[in-house]
Amino acid sequence: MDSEEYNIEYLKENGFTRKKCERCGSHFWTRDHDRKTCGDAPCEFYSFIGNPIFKERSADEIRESFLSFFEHCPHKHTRMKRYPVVARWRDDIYLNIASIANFQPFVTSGKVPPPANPLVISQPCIRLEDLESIGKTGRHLTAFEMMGHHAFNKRGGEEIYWKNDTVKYCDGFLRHLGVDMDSVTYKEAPWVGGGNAGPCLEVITNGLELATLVFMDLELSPQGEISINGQRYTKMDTYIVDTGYGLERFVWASKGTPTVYDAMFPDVIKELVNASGFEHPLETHPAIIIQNARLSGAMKREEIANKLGISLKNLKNILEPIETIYAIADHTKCLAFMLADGVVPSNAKEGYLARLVLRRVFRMLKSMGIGIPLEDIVLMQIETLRKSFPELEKSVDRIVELVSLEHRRYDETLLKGERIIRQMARGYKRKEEQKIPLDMLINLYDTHGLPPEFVKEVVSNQEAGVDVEVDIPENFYSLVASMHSEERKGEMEQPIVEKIEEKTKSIPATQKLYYEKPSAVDFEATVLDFVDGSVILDKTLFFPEGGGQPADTGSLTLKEENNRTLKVIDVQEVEGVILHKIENGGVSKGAVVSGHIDAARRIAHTKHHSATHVVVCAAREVLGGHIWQAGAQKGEKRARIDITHFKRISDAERREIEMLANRIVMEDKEIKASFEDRNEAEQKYGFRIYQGGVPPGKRIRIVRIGEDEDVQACAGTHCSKTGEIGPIKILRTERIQDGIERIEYSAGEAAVKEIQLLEELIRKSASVLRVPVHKLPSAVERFFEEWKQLRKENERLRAEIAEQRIGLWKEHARDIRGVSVIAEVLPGADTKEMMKIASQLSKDDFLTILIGKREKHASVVSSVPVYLRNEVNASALVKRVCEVLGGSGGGKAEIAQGGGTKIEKVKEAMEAGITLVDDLISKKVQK
RNA sequence: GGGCUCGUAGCUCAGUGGAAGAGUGCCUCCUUCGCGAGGAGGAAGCCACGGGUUCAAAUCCCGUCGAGUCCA
Repeated sequence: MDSEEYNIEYLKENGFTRKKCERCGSHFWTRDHDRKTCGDAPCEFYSFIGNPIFKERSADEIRESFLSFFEHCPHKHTRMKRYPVVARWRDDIYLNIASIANFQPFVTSGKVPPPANPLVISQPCIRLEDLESIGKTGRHLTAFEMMGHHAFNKRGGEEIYWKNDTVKYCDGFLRHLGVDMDSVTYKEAPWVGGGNAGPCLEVITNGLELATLVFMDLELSPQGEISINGQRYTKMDTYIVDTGYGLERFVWASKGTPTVYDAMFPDVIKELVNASGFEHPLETHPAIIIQNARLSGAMKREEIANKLGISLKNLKNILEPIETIYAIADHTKCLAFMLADGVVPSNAKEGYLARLVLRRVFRMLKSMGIGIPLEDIVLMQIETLRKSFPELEKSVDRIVELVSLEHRRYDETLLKGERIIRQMARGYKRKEEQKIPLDMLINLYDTHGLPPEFVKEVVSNQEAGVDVEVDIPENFYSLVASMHSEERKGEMEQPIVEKIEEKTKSIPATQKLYYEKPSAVDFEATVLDFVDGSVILDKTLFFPEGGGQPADTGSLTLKEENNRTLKVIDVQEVEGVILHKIENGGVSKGAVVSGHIDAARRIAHTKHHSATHVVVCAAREVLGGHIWQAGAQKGEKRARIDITHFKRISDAERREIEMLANRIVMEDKEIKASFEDRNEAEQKYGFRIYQGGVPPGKRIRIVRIGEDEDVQACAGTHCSKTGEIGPIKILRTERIQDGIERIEYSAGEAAVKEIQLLEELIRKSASVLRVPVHKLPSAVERFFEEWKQLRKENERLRAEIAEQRIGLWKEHARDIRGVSVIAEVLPGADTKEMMKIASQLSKDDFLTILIGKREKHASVVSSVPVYLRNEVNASALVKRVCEVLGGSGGGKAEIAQGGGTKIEKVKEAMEAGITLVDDLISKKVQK
């Protein structure tokens, strides 16, 4: 990146000089003429530990001084409320990872104006990339607050402010806190993230990076002229001040504690230390802890141990317990935010991330012998956060339920896992293998969720009675991850809408009559263009596919061409231009068409769409505030909606949702749809409006039911009152994934038809059984019981008959060279029955060949008495017989079975069998 | 969104194409003053469901339903 980018007046005018770091070679700006390094770890130690940089402040104090500093500075930033930690408005990330993420992609790209400009915010963020190193490094957090002030500038427009003021404010804020300004360095470091990039200054003092000042003005572009890290970028139409001040870092710097955790969570850590029975090493080994903390940013653990003159093992023993406690303290704060903001633990998407963190903490609590329930620790975190984030308290009940439910599930998984591991270990012991192979460990983790540490614990447990070794490679979890990333290779798909987009760019947006006249079915319009089999009109009633609502169908009639009619089979919207795909034929520009939409289809879609909003509303009422739409599909006959929920929906809950939904219908509430300013709508209604995804654009269509019982951003067609929906019938609920339930329902006439269908099924069933409808359940149960009884009785009788027939067959025995052979055809007999007879007869020293002859198939059973087992193989004998029957067979040497389809050859087959027996026995006689 | 695993007696699970099994629990009897324990016998299965392949499927293939788990 060009050094000219960092040619900032403020720095030059305030006694800064640009230097090159002796250790890492990066360029930095400093007031200190003697400074030789950039000041960042690892080029410098954490010199602030035990030696705070400025007056001690709490997190609340730091946050407030930051927000008010920028509120009252010359540019008068607007203070914004925090956004959720779940990035519902984005489809590329699950969690909110930075304050700028709130404004991506529409604000940063310039498509939507910022909610305020400039603005200041303290945004709780979650990053789980460094999960493994949390607690160990002393500075990594999964949940942190990024304080940021942002200015959104547009090229050619009025500039709010850019680099100069950004640096000036940063310098001013640090001075305001009381930082020794000679110790501050601004390090040049190009920034890249989320498809954007730009020059950046890292703000560092005493080895600690406190803030990053990003000047975002580049975006990813294959033909871009600027290259960073092998990717090509080009200048954007906007240029944005994106700053990130680490709230926790400031608190830490103000306290000078060994780790950021000690600064942020002193009370929680104290509780955990007490419960674990350990002592905080700051009490037992203060010198080692402080030295280690100072060096940890700059050196590896081996080097530190070396420098402190103790063994690595010793150092680890001192540090590891407290590191685990640090991690628990961090993770529980992360969970407090995730769960309060509505994440439902699950096995997919953001829910999986919540479960990942939950299970880590369960493991850590267990390993430390801490008996405090996890939900209590999360509640402790909420207690300290409630002053600044009162909204967290609303979720306390649900969090307690969720966490204890997750705990129970995890215990079950482990209990089940223990059995699996023991069985497997016994298997290896039997095979006299010394070790459980790595691929088995990976399999246990991947398939059953059993971490290798747990496998080791179970296997090494004396009680298990096994002594197989378990070797866990250091990079185990990355091995698992890389295994999965390989699976993903090759699945690249590039949609080819770009070509159409290119052509539609010059065409004005289609006027959307379906919003203006929701109940109209006929319209007149002029053809603007005809592209790839699609007609583009100046205005249309045809609703394009979107938001889970299918496109309208219908026809376009050309009056000027003898009423030639084009059938519209699909409708899509590309950047405001609506494309009517027609079945065949073409149309010329300027032609006037009269359009007609399939009214019944549209009405059914409209009812189902409004019903969807009603059902979500009812589900949220019944199941709780964490209910979030995770997908939806509307049709003519039925619709479905996927919602986030942590349990299966019970029958009672399903009925309650259905009743409530129908009540909303009967109350005949108004459904209002109107375009509103996006930022205003977000502030007024919250992010709850983005149930069905995030629409682009400055103005978004908001659909509200009644007194705002339900408010959603939605582009679909809707009834004007809930009464128009008609009855809503829930058909079924299904579990799509853990944590996501699907509800299927019908609305309007479709619902009545579904009810009739169900009724018909019940009536028919009842009439088959000749019972009144209300006795159906008991009748079915009785019939099923009787059927089972009779089946058993039948089996028993067959066995009895077989038993009795044995005597009869014995009389039919023929003698082949001294061997008693029973070769009989039994009409109608089944294999099972014949097996019983054969096995009994062979015990009495008879050789049997039985053929059961049925309509289209003959089955063969043969048994050989023990004394003949060396001469005659029942399996071979059956094979020979079945060969003739056009089939095959097999089994054990003493008794075997088979069959064939050529029933006319039964006699022939039997003779073949007898001949074979004769042959085999004669050989014996010759011996 | 993608991958892997599982569904067999009330429960925990064996069973890799050839007669549905074990342990535990349950019932009856014996032993005991009674309990625990022991002995003998017995009942208990739509092998999740629907298709397919095969002479033959709990077992192999496809689909559905249900459960678990990992990754993005």
